[in-house]
Amino acid sequence: MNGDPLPTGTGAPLGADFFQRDPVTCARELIGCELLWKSCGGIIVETEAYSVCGDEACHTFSRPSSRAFVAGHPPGAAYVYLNYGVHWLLNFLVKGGGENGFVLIRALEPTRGIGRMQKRRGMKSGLCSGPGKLTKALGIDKSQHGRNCLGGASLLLLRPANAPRIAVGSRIGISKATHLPWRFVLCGSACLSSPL
DNA sequence: ACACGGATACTA
DNA sequence: AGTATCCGTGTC
Repeated sequence: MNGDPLPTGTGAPLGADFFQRDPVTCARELIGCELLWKSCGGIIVETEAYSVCGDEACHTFSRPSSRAFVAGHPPGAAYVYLNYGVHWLLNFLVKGGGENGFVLIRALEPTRGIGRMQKRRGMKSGLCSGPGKLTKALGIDKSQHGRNCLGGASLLLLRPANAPRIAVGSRIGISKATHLPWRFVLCGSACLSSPL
């Protein structure tokens, strides 16, 4: 259909059960997975965990609408919101395991639909090296908020074939609960939003 | 270094 | 209504 080669070395699709654990485990294990969205996508190289349990940086801490979202949607639902009035940010709902929360997808290494992503971004490189960049590259916006796409035709998450090397650090760009080591990156990736 | 931009949740 | 805050990016 498109001219892009199939990605090599990708494993089985994730199911909803993947997100029925806790946000930190999910954020770590999403590193190395391939995110495909309407025939564009890439390898997830950077994530952050947010927990409804005592995490002041999580939207549920200060937003009733976010708490309602957690109550009203299944695990794996896309939580998409506008940040700084400019950028859509993509999270996945984690629910029904040890702790509820979200995983923020912060960066991808592009693998598929690169030409289309370049056109949406208006540039050739750095297509997905940031949470706002990757949603623009993929064409994700408010219209996807609340949709549970896991297993659907348009959104697919594939496990890595080989265990990736993962590094851990503090979350970026937040003013509260900055000490928590809940940022995960793929070691050696050139596509991070900022170095670890 | 700085401007850009809008949804959400407060105060009244 | 008005104000404060916010998980960023591109260009200055």
